[in-house]
Amino acid sequence: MTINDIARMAGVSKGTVSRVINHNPQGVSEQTRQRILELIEEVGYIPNRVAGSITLARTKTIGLIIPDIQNMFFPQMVRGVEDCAMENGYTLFLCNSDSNIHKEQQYLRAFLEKRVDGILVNTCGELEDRSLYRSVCQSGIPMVLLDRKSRDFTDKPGVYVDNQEAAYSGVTHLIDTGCRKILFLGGPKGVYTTGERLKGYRQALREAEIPFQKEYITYGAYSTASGYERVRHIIEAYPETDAIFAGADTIAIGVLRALRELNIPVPGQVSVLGFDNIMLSADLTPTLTTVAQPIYEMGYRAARKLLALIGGDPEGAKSECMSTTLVQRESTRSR
Amino acid sequence: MTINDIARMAGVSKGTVSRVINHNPQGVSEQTRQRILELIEEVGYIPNRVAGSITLARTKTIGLIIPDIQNMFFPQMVRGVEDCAMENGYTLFLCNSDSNIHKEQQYLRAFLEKRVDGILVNTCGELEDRSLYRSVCQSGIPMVLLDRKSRDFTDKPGVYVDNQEAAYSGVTHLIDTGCRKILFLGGPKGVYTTGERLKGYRQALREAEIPFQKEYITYGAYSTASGYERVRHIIEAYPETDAIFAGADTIAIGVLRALRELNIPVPGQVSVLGFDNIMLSADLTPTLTTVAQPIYEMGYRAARKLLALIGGDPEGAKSECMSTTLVQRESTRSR
DNA sequence: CTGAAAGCGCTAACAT
DNA sequence: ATGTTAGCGCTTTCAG
Repeated sequence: MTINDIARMAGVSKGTVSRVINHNPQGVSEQTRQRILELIEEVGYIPNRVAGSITLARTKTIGLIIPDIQNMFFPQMVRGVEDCAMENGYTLFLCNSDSNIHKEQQYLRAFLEKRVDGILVNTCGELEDRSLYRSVCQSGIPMVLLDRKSRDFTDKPGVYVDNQEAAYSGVTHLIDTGCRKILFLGGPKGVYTTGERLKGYRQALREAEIPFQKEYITYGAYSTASGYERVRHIIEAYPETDAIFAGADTIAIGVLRALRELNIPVPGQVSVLGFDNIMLSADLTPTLTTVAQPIYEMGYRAARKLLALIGGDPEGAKSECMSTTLVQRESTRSR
Repeated sequence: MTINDIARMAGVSKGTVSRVINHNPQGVSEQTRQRILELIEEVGYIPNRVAGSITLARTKTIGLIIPDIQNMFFPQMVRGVEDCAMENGYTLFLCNSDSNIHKEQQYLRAFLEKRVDGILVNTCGELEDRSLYRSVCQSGIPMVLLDRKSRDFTDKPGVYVDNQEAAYSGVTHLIDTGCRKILFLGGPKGVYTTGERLKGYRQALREAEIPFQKEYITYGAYSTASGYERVRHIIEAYPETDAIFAGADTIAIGVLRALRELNIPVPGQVSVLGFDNIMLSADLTPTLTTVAQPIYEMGYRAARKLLALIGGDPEGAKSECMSTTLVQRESTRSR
């Protein structure tokens, strides 16, 4: 069933049918419009948008690449993206890169081939294949970075938070409540956010004149298991620890569990500070003090920026920095 | 940059170029193939798959509709779907319906118009618009149901677990460990899984000759907040409660939090049983006893079934029932 | 092994 | 207000 069939059945030309299925306001009388609409309804014709896309040169589709939807940080962000996309008639391709550069490139390539109208990426780091990088740029497909800056796409706008400042405020809270021996359980080494958060940690120590000890720093996946495993080793090595700054709430969940199993009271003996404020952080035992990012909003804003870019609005080309807040709960002492 | 440009630059016909970009094994000499490949690489040509899709009548795209990716049950399932899709060269459209029939229909329609090769849906219930239902069927696009049966698409295959049997085994465990006054905090009324789990609950009570009390049953969203709020009211009304069967782990998280705030020891005074075994359930305090569903695997298998259907394999038309297991942890007493 | 040509279903001028 | 027609970029016979 094609537009030709409808045209023939309705006794009009396909141009007319095209006008009505595209809700083209003028160019067709109300009467014929109704007649065609009824016919379409009756025979169950569904326009083929992929055929239309080739002439229109737009697919009403956007692509999103994230490391892993199973990481509790991402669902909210993805939802923000999807809501904005759908409100504007776009459908969303979702891809999980596992922070693997090869997968990321493979998906990027698929997006280019499928002619998405825009690309959103929470990048894993740097691209290896320069030709793909060039292709993305020369394709002219708008792209906005989400949450993490890219060493390759330095010219692309993005939506971020000030990770250093955010970490600084969190660690300062730890210090203000009497902590001195603060472990940093970071995310993966080399990842943008990890580095920025470490800078904030160091800045807070420096200002409080607490010596920086590199043994207190570890790197690992942004996962519960990674937090859990690291705590067990590290606490044994540094029993003087009085606080742990987890580079993400997912890591903090593992930290809390490990501490509970070790019978170490939180925050009695060690305070625990998270980062992100995922929905779950208020349901943990103890509830988690954390540096809140506007996760859903970041996704939504990034999508909105992308749509602006697609629509040719120069506003879309600017990066945006959203603000964070410290959410104090039970896992750290109060002043 | 189109296939014509490449053909011209290479001094061959576009048919030849088409053969090489489609990795068509035969029909072109190794020599020209190499030459064209190099040229493509050099100029950065990216084939336009949407143009190809119109003649091929396939888009290498599948659509997935779920209620809400922010519900912690779904990320794992989506990941299972995505992994299978990507392994087979398919890209995934993700849509969140909020269990809203109108959104579900809107997305279904978008899938039809965009000519996805297959549809996967965790449906919210029944379709209202029969014409859309007819369209889905007459479009011939394969569809498989995931986790929840549909009252409309009764003829479509699906991947499920035996929810009744699963709930039965969980509640029986509660009874075996001495519980008698068991609350059921179900999911939304009318949703397929909720109904089946309630049947299992009743069956377990019946076999143990424990009278069924309808006051012990409540319905609500599959969310932490819903669990949290319901417990506070209901425990006050029925202080004799010695166990709570939450219709989902997400609900159980709220239950655990509420109980903790009320200083009710778990499982000392009340046992808590969840359903799903989301990743987090092992990290809760106390760790959650729950009926485990193979969440990732269900997504993966559903996608595989869909691809079988797309490939014309009649095996794909059969529904599949996966097995559940009871995972005993700290939130219930041991025998 | 390669070229030529006829579509695929639709949109967008341009006529009428 | 409607019809006509020339593509869009690619695949696929069918020849050569």
